[in-house]
Amino acid sequence: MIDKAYEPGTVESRIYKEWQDAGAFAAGAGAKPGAEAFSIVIPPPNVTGSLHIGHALNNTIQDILARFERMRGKDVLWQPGMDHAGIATQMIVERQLMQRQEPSRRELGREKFLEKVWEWKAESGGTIINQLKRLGASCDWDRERFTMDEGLSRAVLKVFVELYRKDLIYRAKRLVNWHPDLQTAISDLEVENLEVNGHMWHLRYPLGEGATYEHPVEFDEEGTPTAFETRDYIVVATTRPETMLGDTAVAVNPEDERYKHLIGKHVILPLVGRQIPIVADEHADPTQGTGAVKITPAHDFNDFEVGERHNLPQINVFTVDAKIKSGPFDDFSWGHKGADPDHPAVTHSDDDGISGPPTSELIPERYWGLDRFAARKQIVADLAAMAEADPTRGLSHIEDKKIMVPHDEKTKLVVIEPYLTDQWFVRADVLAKPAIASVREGRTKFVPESWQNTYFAWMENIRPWCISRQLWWGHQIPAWYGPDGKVFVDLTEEEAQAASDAYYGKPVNLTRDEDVLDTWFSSGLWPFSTLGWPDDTPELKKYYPTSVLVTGFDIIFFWVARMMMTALEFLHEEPFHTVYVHALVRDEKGQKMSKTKGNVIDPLNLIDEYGADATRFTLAAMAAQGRDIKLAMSRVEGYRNFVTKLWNASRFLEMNECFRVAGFDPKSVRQPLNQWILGETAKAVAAVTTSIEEYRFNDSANLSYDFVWGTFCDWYVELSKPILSGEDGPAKDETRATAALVLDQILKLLHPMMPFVTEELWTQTGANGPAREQLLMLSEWPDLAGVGDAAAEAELNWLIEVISGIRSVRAEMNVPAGAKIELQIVGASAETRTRIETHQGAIERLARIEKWSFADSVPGSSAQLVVSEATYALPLGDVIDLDAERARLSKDIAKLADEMAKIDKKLGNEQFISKAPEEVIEEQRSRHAEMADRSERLSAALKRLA
RNA sequence: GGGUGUGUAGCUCAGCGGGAGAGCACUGCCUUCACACGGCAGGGGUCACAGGUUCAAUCCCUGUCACACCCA
Repeated sequence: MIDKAYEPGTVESRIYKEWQDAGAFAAGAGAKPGAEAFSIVIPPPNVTGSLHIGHALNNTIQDILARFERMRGKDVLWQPGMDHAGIATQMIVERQLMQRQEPSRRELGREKFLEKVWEWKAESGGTIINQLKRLGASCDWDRERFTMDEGLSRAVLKVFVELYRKDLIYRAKRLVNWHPDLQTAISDLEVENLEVNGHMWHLRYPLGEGATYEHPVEFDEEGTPTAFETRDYIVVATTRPETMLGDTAVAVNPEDERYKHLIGKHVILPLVGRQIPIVADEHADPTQGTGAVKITPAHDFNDFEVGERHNLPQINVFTVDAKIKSGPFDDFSWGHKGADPDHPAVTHSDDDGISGPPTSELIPERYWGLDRFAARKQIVADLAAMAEADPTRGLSHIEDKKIMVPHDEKTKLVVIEPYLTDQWFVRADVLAKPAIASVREGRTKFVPESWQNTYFAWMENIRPWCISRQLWWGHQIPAWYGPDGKVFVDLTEEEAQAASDAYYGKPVNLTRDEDVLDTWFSSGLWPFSTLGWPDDTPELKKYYPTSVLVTGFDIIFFWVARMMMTALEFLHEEPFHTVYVHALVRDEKGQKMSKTKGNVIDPLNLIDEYGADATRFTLAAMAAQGRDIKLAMSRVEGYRNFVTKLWNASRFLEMNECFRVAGFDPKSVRQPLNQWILGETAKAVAAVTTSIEEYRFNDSANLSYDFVWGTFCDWYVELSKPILSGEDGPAKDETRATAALVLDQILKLLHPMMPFVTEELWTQTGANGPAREQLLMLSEWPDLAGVGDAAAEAELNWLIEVISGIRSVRAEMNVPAGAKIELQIVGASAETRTRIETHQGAIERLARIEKWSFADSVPGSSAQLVVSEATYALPLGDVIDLDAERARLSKDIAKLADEMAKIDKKLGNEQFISKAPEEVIEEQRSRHAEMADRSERLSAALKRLA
């Protein structure tokens, strides 16, 4: 017996175990012999992560596809795993060491620390995997991979070494985004520019060589200067006054008349006393501020480029933790090096052969060791003091301004510093070309298509990808340095040593590069490294390229782009045919969910409260393409109710002994009711199949919801009640068998979206009738092509209209819901008479009719309704309110008249008749005819009441 | 500043050239023998605004306004 209530909490864990024990998740489970492969690699969640609603959506969609294709007999692999999240993991473990008052990372040393990280991973890492299981994810868990696994690490080494040998990876001193707390480089994508209330400090830089210029001080209405003053200084504006210590030029626009004659002259850097040139560069915008800008190549990305153009020195004034440098410089770069990416130079201060002024002259000692923000305060104060002493020197004025400041994307608290360091880079622009072509030429498609524009925009302007990180947790870069800094890149230390022995002609001590690779470097290999590459495995043969990548748009840059680039370079084939980009889940108000805002909806809470099926179904129903999802709890509750509805309908069928019959052929049914529901089922199956194939998961959910609740439960089950509770016989047998068969199809249809309750019902309904051969999960996707009957469909649509019509009239006439009334049918055709007789039981029951008859004329005091040719009269005697009835009929007639008038206008339009397609004209004509007919009968009914 | 997208019922959203839809909420009735997490019936919309194309526009085009996101 099916229990009275469905309890997801107990059922879900049991069912999940059954699937696992049956090996139903394994690659190829349930596949037909010689089946086509269908593979998905999971976007690897981070080992430190836990399931948030975005994961829930992402994995629900993947699971729908995996289960759907598995049921269609394909050879399915859903490849799971996690990435090692270099920065996040290292931070967590360091914090843990601190809390436990254990020796710090540096005290432990690299090897011991990494042991600690692995211990942490074993104990606390990967909680998300179990959470995915609670969601019902049908991944092949035996194939779970981790980016730090031996095999995947081998792939990383091979890719690094080969890219290096192809000159697609190089090392160079460049500005990178530097995280001063973590003291590592981070990628452009891990930086978020936030608008903050800042200031523009306007600083006076005195001109050298006794130069002066005329600065406009008064303007006419057109903005043309009318009065000037002679100045022996230039005012530059900056949002970061502390960087002035590293200024190496002032730039003005070459077209700027005010400054043209100063180009090539110099200014004296205040506080420092260095002479720096005035250069002409487009970067200086004459309309912004004074039109003159200070140039600090070592601390600003734009200035870096200006510096390249004018061969300016790059003076780094910060330490790795963003304090002002003290003591002698050891790594400032005087004179630009390595501008030509084809000949990247490793710049070392000791070998660059160009000497600059001694350090002590670069930075006044009073600023040494100051934190960047303290230094800013101090410098501003000193410049202000200078201005007080001499109004033509120092700080001119301060302007409040909203400015964009780079922050670390995770905490949004630390200000990221453009910082000059030696790093490893990938020549992403070269790798991007074939990756762009793949999408342009349609070998990989984005769904929805519009996301390809985002992809192109990014790929076509891609910048060198900084892949080195100053961390310990990750893939250590396979580069070794000789005593003179010569680099040897090889798969192993032995090979590097051999290469260096050959190079130096004698054994030398090599030092390995301490840095590790960006986590995305390894997850960028995911679609093939997880399948065993670089080895030539059977999995790689069978499942590569993968079928579809399911992802949120926020990682198109991070991940999709990188997988495309590496896959094309190393496997010469796109990693996936389709990239399905789903929406971002937001809260009810459309805000991005975040812990700080406290508006996070935890999918695990949803699963606890409403069940995994309701949670998944909600996400599927809301996954309309190209939209954000604003998740409302009321929706989840509604779909929980749907689960209950399905459960209860199944219970009802069981109570009425609707058991499956071996060999029952849906094409053999004779009852119009059964023919009809089978036809409706076939339509629903076809529609749901297409919608999943086209990634329209909201349609899949809504279509099946409508069919199951609105058609099967509301009509089929109700209409079958008179038969099921009637006498035994062929009609009852057929209805029982049909109901059981349709329920089976429903379970299959819903299974990809609601796997647990459907599997449970599959088991429970398996108790009667022929034994189940398979889990629902591994059963065949329904195929009811050719099932259905047009006459039966017309008949049932008629029946539904009659019953609904009577119900409406009853409600509007305020007939008590329980009261049974009489029905007289006037003007019924022979067909209608037959239909009425066939369905009398249903009409009596659903419309609450006590007795009925065919009549020649409508009795007095009747409410009347019209369905096609016949009029249905409900003699309500005293109950009827004649005025109300007249009003009701008049309203219907008026509505029809309105509609007809519109159609008349169309049909009367010659242009419409000559230009509109024939079908459209015909449709309008037939609609008009139907309405006219109906209107006539309603008018007759109204007349009878007069 | 550049780009992308969105403005449809009270709310959340489908639809996107020829009859305005769903879920929730709302109103009325119903303890009808699967289900009150239910049943039946209903109310509610100049489809942001202004032009244009078309026989026909919520849907296509242009502009305006508003909002969101991405990039700088």
